[in-house]
Amino acid sequence: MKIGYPCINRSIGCTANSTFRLKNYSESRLIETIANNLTCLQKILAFNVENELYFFRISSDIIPFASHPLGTFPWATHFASQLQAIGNFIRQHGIRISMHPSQFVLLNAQRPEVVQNSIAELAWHCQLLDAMMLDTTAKVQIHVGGMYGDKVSSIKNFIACYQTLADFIKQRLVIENDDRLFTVTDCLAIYQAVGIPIIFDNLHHECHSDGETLLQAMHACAKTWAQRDGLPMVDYSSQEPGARLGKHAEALDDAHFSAYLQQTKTLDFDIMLEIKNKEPSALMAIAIARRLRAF
DNA sequence: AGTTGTCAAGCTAGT
DNA sequence: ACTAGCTTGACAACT
Repeated sequence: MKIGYPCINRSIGCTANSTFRLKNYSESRLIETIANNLTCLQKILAFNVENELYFFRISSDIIPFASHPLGTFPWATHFASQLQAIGNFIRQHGIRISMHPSQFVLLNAQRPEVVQNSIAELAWHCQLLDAMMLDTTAKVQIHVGGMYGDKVSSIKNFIACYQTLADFIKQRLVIENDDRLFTVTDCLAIYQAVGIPIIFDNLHHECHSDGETLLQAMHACAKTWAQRDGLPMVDYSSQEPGARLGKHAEALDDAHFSAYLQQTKTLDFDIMLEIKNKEPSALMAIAIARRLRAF
């Protein structure tokens, strides 16, 4: 079991997700920004290893405008050696990596250009992980997409689009149950058709499910991960008390997380903590996991 | 130095 | 008709 946090580190004063406004675009600005992001990513990963945080989500802002028509700069070759060095560090320390492209990635969109832009977005995420020479346990996670008033055909459209994807994308792509539209059951239907692994998100499941228990849903998702995909990944969060349903907690809820680990102790998986305050919660989670599990 | 409107991209549900 | 929210606030123009 590896535990980690997404995208942003608040401890070391270095962000791997700097970007800038499109109207200020220049190639030199792009190179400068990517160089800074990669340097900070290295520092964050080093911090994580020191703190036994072996799971990290790399921000989609690490390469600004990567799928924009303007973004023709060959960053993968320009930064090849640095990307390889980061990849070496990741492999050497057994760090698990994920990425989560934004809400604009909709493989089942009705407008063809939205689908094309989505595929281009997935492609660069996978190229980044490829440039780091990471194996297929490094994943790119998305939601199923929009519903467009008809769940059955929106799922069909997802499947049809998935089948057209190049292998270098397919081998990294995973889907996550969301909190309003597509449940674990819906994701499982897609898995049955095309074999795509499912990332289980417990808070989304609490908001929107078809009545399965946490453990039932998690077992079902865990089975969708093949050997080549590595240990199942999950997103974990809890409800922020008093806030809108589905709002991620500001800090880790010890009792909720302990109960979660207890309920799921028949399974092994890597946990991405979607908790707002980042590292403090991640460190707390490690202490709790050490108390409750062989870790 | 501090504040605040805005940022490439889509969709849904709630107001 | 408008907007918050989404994996994550940060940028940049203003006072």
